[in-house]
Amino acid sequence: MRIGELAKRAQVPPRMLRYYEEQGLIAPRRLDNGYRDYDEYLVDRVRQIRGLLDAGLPTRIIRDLLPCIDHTEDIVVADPDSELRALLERERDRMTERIECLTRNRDAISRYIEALGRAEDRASDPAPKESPVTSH
DNA sequence: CTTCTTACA
DNA sequence: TGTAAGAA
Repeated sequence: MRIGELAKRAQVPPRMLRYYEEQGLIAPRRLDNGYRDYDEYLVDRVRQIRGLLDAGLPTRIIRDLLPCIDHTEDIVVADPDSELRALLERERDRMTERIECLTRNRDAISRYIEALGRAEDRASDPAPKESPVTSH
């Protein structure tokens, strides 16, 4: 797909997709006309990159993190940085908190939707004071 | 009309 | 990151 479609699907401006490429976060192929050609799986990858960026992580760290996104278990770390480790641990914990919050909110919404459903059922059928077949 | 590159705020 | 200009 071309940049426009990916931008719409991944909720990221084309400008940023080109930037990610410049930062070595994604490597789209080129069409004959020079247009960037993105693979389907990049839709999710871009969303994840966005999430990492929104979390405040710099592109260079994200670049090192990408292999983990693809579940590559054997990652080679050049320079074990304890500061980086602390940063990532804090980030991970913040994410966990947000996920828990989102989970609670989602469940609350689910319960409300169910309540809406019941209210709708009650309103749709014309208040059966006494159902014809049941009365005797 | 869509995308590309380059440049600037 | 957003926007602009000129080319394809």
